[in-house]
Amino acid sequence: MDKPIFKLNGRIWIETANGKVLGLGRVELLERIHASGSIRQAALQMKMSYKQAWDMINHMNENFGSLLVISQRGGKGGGKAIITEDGLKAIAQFHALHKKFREFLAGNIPGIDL
Amino acid sequence: MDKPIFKLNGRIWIETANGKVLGLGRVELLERIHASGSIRQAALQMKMSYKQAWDMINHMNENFGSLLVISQRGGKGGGKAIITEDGLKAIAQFHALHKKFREFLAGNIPGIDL
DNA sequence: TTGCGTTATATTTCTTAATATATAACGGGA
DNA sequence: TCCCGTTATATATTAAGAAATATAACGCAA
Repeated sequence: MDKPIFKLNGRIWIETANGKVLGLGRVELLERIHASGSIRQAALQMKMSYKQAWDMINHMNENFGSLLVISQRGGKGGGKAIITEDGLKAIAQFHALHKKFREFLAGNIPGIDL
Repeated sequence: MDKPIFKLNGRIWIETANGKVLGLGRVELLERIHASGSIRQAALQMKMSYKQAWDMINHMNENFGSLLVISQRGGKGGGKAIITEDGLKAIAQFHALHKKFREFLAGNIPGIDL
């Protein structure tokens, strides 16, 4: 029962009527796809299953109002995935929001004075 | 693929090295215990199991640095639970934090201009 | 001393979510 | 034409979490 160190933490995300479309995990996934050109490689890097990654991407593409990821199968290397211009913009805007949020968290350290 | 309405949403909580100790759900639980004098009644109202409620309370009491809930079994009515002064302070301080957070969310509407 | 309603705790069952496995489709390149 | 690695999708298995159930402890009141 000694005095613990308190920390304010949290999560933010962007949602539509159909639920979450963009959060920290999804943004990281998009970035890794952008870097590798592959959904599979991005999923492996993040230790998530291909299905989980694909479901996220599919949900984003269906609910964002425009495609963030375009993928194709077959061809050189077996297939590939690219992030669209809209996808890159979405990544940048979420980063800006998240930076503000981190500042909010850091600027509101809970002062539990008991 | 028509243009959806975007909304920024999120959650915040207070944590220690041992994990979350106070969030919106836990605060509501404390308030309902305070109003009813009963863990069981509070749990019923929130449609959670008694065990779930008790585990939360126990974790809070063990990790907050002081007791937030004091309970006793037996006696008139079968038993009872009360919120300590420290508990009431914690509730008030979380509410203040959460109000700021709601303002943050409302003031940062995502402008996804694609 | 018995019953009552609650707190406290353990155990079991059920449901959901995550994970793994399998397979088809694809198109370039050998 | 067949192989390769990937995308895309379905199905099955496993793990985790939630929910239900059971039981003991408790102190007051009848």
